Amino acid sequence: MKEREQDNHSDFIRDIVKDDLASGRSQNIHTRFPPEPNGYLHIGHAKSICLNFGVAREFGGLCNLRFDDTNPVKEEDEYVRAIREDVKWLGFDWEDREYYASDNFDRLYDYAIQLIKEGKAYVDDLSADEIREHRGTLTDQGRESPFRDRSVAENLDLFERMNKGEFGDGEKVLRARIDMSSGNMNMRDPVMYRILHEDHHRSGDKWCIYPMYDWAHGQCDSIEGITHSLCTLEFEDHRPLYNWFIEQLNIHYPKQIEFARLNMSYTVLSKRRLVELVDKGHVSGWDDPRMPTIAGMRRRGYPPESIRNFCDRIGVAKRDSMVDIALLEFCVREVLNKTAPRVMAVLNPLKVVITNYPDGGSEELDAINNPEDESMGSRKVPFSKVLYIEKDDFMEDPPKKFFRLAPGREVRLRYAYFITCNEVIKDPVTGDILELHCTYDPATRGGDAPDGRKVKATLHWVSAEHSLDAEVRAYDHLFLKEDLAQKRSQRCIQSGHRGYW
RNA sequence: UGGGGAGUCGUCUAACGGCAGGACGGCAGACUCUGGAUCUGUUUGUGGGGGUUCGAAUCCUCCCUCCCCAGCCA
Repeated sequence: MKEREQDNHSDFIRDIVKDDLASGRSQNIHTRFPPEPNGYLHIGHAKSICLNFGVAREFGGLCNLRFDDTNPVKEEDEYVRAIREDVKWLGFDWEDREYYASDNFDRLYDYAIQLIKEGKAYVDDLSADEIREHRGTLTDQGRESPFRDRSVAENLDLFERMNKGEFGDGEKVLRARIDMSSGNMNMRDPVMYRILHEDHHRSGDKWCIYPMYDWAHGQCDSIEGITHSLCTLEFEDHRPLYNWFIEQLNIHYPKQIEFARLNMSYTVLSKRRLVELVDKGHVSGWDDPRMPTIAGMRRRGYPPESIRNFCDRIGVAKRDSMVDIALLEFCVREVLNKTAPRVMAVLNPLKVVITNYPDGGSEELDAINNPEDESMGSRKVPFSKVLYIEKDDFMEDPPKKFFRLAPGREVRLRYAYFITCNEVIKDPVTGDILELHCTYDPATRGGDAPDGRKVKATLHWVSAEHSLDAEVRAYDHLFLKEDLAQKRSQRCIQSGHRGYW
């Protein structure tokens, strides 16, 4: 691995892991990356992937890929496939450890029965609205449901019948019996199971009750033998609930550690809002090159190594942050500068006629494929009497700091010759510059003058007759606004590109 | 005004009672077969008040600010 990717990270999570190993609290390290298959992975997920797989690798442990597929109405197999591909492309390998929360539906059902039998869970007939109303507010404690003290036998019977499909969606739920007066909302008798007569992408029509994420997640971690459950900050106050379940069930305890999710300037990283961009047709799809998705960045040509480097550089901490997208772009350029073969292309052409070059003549010149990597060799580029240069590389009346081509000035055509501009041909009506007439110095072939004279600038160019048409897609940031982290939905999409929006 | 978290250059992140450092961005200069490259330099920071200490970003205390939580979403 490259120097940047050496295992020399340090952050508060790795410190904890190190301590746990040193103290004997953990004998081994086992992490997991647990996406819900309801959308494509984005750069924020890349941070989590690099963290989870990175920590496992650095401490000689393992990292699982687990799909948290507890909500059949949102999840699709297409997303499972996309997520697999993206994690693999990023350079990580979960080997045979691909798991699904749905693998554990039977086990979770048994766990639920266990809690019911111990009087720690009950079936509630309250409607969703009533439950919300009973839950109380941030400052006022909740009220207990009138169904909270049903007998174990009745709860067992009702829960079984929920599972058999005797009730409609929303008619009943199974709730944990914890504490309606807790200051922590998550402890106010959270819902464990809801009724959903819906086919699941894996279990099909086997179930019509589905576990809530909060009921499934911790137990899945436990079942997989996860030692350190790394997740984002918003789950901090779910931790007491997860721990409560684990303690009641008396099963393996995974230590949850929360870190700050990634925010980046000029883009959005919430799945909800990315879905919106896709669904409303603001972008061509999840892999639109302007999307901050892994698939989008792959299509845009970002090397996976650059994304890993980026994740290393931003670090891992608990404070909310907004990373400058310029850092990502720097990481991309850094890798591409070393690895990308170069060719010359003119985006906005200005015709140049070399008046002292033979009519119909042409020749081939040597061009280096990558100035930063000699081993990439060289190629031949055709040169002839009529060329195109970039419009921006010429100014009829140049300001002081402009060193490129201007009337009477000599510059280098890269890998070719020194040329001097003698005449500017304009449209007599509009005054637009149509073409430049230049002369070349045959002695400067290859780009160096034998008399040692220097030029201030070097220009890229193509031979008109040999040049190829190309479709060039120049992308800018998706959003005009720098900070989109606030909850308020923004409508600041970059406009004016090909009429897409 | 309940509960849970967090405050260090513009941004991200180190420093774990002992010289506040690095990266990105910005700016300036140099250099170059491109001025979107490279190199060099540079600016700027411990939220505030008290306290402990020879010494505090770090420990104590009070305050301020910001983030998360009232889905049968994850």
